[in-house]
Amino acid sequence: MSRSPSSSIEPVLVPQGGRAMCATLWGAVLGQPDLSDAALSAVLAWARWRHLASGDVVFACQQPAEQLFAVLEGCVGLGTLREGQAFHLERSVHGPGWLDLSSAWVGQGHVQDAQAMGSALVLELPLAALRPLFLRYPELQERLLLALAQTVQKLTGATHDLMAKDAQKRLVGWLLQRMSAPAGDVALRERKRELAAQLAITPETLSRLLRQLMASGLIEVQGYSIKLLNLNALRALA
Amino acid sequence: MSRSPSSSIEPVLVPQGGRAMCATLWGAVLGQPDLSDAALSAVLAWARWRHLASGDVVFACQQPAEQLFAVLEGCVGLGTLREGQAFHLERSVHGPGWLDLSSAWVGQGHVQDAQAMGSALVLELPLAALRPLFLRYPELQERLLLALAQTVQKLTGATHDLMAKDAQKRLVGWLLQRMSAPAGDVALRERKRELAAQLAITPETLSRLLRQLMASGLIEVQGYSIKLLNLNALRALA
DNA sequence: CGAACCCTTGATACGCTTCAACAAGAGTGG
DNA sequence: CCACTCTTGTTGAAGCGTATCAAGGGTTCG
Repeated sequence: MSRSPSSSIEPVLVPQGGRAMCATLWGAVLGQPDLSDAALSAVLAWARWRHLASGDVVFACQQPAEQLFAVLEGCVGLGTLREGQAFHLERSVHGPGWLDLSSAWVGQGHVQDAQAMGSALVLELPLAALRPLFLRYPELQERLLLALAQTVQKLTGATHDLMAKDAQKRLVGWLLQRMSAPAGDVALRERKRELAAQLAITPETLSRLLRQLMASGLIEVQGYSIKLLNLNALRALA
Repeated sequence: MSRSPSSSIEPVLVPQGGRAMCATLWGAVLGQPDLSDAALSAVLAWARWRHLASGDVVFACQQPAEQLFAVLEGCVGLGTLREGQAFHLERSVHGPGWLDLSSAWVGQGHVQDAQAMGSALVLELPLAALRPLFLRYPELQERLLLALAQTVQKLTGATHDLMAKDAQKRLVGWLLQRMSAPAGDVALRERKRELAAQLAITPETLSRLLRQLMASGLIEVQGYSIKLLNLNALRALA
């Protein structure tokens, strides 16, 4: 049986080129077009990167937030860490991408816990050190604004989905969004329980929904790879 | 029977002092401490304000977004406008406060519809005109960053509530947050259907929940004013 | 081999929505 | 002034969607 998700749980590639490679990844976080080398290296001078093993805590709820967090590589989950029980996942960030841009600005501590799902490379950026740079490199601040705005849009979409769509519509929407070529193949990069968590349903319900869609001939499920057979019908569902 | 919400539906106070009064409200949107007069008036030079009657559309979904929107006075609802049916409310913004900061930055059109709930005074700020100002007044950009970050935190909280709490917990949480003095009085400023929409439940369910809490002796409901009788028990519920 | 994990399947329970009916103002026009 | 309608909130009965609990199969690994 195919086990695609495990590949993202393998030992992370340690950046061989050191700073060079990190800079490349880091550029991906800040978006296109690439920032000037001067701005990039000025920011990198203050950056600190941490290598995390599976399960490591990146930051904890209510802990004072003074840094911007980005995931360079691997995957980090946002949610609630409950002692004695499993981590309750709410959202996950795959590198490269921002993990938490907002908490440091508000300055009132983190609102969620963050835990590495598998090995990950995380970058921390002290906001206090960054502020002076904004005057010299205004593009930098604009990138952060854009990233925050995108986060707002994504969250708005998420709340809308939760309020207006049922589980099936959310699942189909997720599949369509993640579909690669027009062919319509989806290779799951995560465990099904994590997918379920992102859709705010239980693993049991996810299993039933997939079976149901398969019975309707709309998709074909084989382990961690899903084929979308009838795109039009799926779009009509979502 | 007390009808508090209607007061927010009365004809809005037209700013008598014109620009002066608008500037004061506008300052409230940008937060404390007040920006320099120079920065404020530079921004205001580009601002356009619109007086809206109840039901007027501020912007529509997918419509290209090139401006920042703020509510100076009154209340504007965000949600989905469906032809033939009633507006589906998801979130509402009471002035003074930002209505939509994110869409213009992303530059891909609005994600929701916005409709005035009662008379309102809305301010539009073309992003293109604003950009040059950022170089001269970096504080301005920082205010926007902060506002965006706060929006992210609020939305994160909202999605968390939707995913983890049932309707009763959301309602009790809402009541506690909106409670004024330690006394524990809540005067509803909105119709109960709008409150229900914000909590992502139906009006029927809201009615039943209020009755249920009243039967438990935790609250006392009289029309649009609610007394919280047992704060500790309520906090334990949420 | 046994242990641990992930996914699946079934039975049941609960929360919330939907639909329908009704009461209580508020506004309107005869 | 009263009948009429419109809106808002309330209540009840029925039904859907999803969670919960329990059990079993497949895979991986020591």
